[in-house]
Amino acid sequence: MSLDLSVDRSSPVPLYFQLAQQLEAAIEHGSLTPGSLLGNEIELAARLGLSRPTVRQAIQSLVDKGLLVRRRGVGTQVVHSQVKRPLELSSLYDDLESAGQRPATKVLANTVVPASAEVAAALGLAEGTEVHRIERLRLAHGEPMAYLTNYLPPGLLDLDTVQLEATGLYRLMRAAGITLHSARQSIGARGATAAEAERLAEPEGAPLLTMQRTTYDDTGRAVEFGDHIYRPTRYSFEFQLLVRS
Amino acid sequence: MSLDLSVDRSSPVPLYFQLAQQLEAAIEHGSLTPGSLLGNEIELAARLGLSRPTVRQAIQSLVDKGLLVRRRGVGTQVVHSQVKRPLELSSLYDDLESAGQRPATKVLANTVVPASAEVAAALGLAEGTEVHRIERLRLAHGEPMAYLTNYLPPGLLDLDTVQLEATGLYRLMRAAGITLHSARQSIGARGATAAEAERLAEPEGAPLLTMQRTTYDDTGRAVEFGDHIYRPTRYSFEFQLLVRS
DNA sequence: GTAGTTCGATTGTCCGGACATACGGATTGA
DNA sequence: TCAATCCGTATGTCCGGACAATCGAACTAC
Repeated sequence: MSLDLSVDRSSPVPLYFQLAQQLEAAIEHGSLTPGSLLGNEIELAARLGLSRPTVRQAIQSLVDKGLLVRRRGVGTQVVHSQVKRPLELSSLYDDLESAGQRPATKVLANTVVPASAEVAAALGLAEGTEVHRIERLRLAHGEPMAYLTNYLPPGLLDLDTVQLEATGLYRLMRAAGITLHSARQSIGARGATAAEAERLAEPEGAPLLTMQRTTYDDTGRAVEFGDHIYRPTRYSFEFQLLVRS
Repeated sequence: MSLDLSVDRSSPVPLYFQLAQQLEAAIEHGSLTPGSLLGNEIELAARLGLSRPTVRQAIQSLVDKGLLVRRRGVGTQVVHSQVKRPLELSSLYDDLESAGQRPATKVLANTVVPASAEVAAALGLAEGTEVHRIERLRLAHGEPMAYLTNYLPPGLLDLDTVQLEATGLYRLMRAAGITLHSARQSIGARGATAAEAERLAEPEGAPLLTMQRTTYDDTGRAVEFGDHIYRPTRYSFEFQLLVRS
C-alpha cells in the first residue's frame, strides 16, 4: 500500500521538488486517497534517505497548493480533492487552449497613441506619453468571444501583428524576458454599446462581462493595462481560491 | 538608515513571524523603500541573533505575499508596492465593511428545502436531501446591491435570522468552528429576470453580475453553495493576484 | 458514568553548518 | 572596442539535531 517513492540524487532537480512532484502525482493518480494520512515526517524522511527539513519543504509546497492539510499531533492528510486550478495570472489565450478550444485572434489595431488619463494612471506614466495600443478580437469555434484592448508602455516589447495572431500577449511578454509578478483586476458588467454590439455579434444593450487589468513585473513596473469585454453567453471567469491562513 | 529590528525571545510568537511582521510594517510605513535591497541573510541573521533558516522563513513568507522578490546572486528587494489585497476568500459583508460602507442585510427566506439537482451536485449530496436555503438582500447606503441565495448542508450550522442580519455568513461559519479551506467560483453576467429586476430595483433585462461559489472546509467537504447576483452599477469584483512561480 | 489527567504521537520552531548555483561586475583577451 | 572569462556575493538546497506545542486517545479518579 505504501507508495514507492524515491529520489534521484544525481538529478539537478531539487530533492524536495522531486518528492513534491511524486506526492502530487500520487494524489492525482489516486494512490493517495483523500483523507488518508501521509505518515509522519520523520519516518518518511528515513525511508527516503532524506532529512526532515527536506521532506517538510516538499510537504509545505503541497500545503500551499491546497492539496494537503497538516494537523499538529495528528498528521498530514490529503484534502478531499476538488482542488484544480488555484487561479493563476493566465491569459485568455492559455485558458482557451487548455480547455481544448483552439482560439483564434484577429488583430484589429496595433498602433502607437498618446495615453489617455485613464491609461496613463494605470501604467504610471504621464498623460500623453506614447503607448502601444492593440485591439484584438478573440474567437473560439469561429464565434467572437471577447474584444480585448491593451496598452503597453513604450520600448518594452516589439508588438508583431503576426505573432499576436498566433499566440497570447502574455506569452510574448514572457518570451521577451519580462517576469510577470502581479496584477490588479476588476470584473464587472454593463450593457453593450452599439459599436461593441456589432463587434461581438450581440444586440445593442446586451449584457457584457467586463474586465480591466493592470499587470506588474517583479520590479513593480506596470507592463500592461487591458480593458476587455466578454460575451457572457460564451465565457465566464472560473477559478478556485484558497484561504490563506 | 538600517531598520531597528529586534525580536523578543520570551514571546510565544514565533521568531520568524515577529521578523516578518516588522519587515512588513517597515515596508508599509515606508522605512523600506521599494526597490531597496534588504541586506544579505547571513548578516541580517547575525545582527538579530537568529539563525539563517529563521530569517529565511520570515523573508519567504513575505515573498509569498508578493512584498519581496529574491534574486540569486543579487539579494532580496522590496517590490514597488502596488500590492494590497491578494484575493482572499472573503464574504461580501467583509468586503463592504472594510470599504467603510456599513452593509445592511435583509433576510428574505430562511427555510429547509429538498436539494435540487444543481444544489445537490454542488454540495455533493443526494438529490432531494434536505438543505438550508437562505435568501438575503444586501444593501449599502439604503440601496440594494446584491441578492444572495445560499444553500448549506444539514446539521452544519444553526442559521439564526437575527444573526444573519447582523453579520456575514462566513463569520457565522467560522464562529461555529468550520475552517474554510477553498472555494470554486464562477463569475458571469446576464440580463435580469422580471423578479430579479424588481428585487434589485433595476429594469427588466438590465445587465447583472452573477457569481456562483461552492466553499469547502479543510476535509474537502462542501459546506456552502451560493448563487448570487449583483448590480454592476453598485458593485464589481476587485482583486489582486500573484504569479505563482 | 463522567470528567479530568496523563501520555504518546506528530507537527511547529529553531539552530549552525556545508556546499551548490546563479547573477553581475571586473578583468582579461582578441 | 567588444566579447569571453573569472570571481565575489547572495540566495538555493540540504543536513542532523533539539526542544516546544498541540491533538487525540487511553487512563484514572470521583
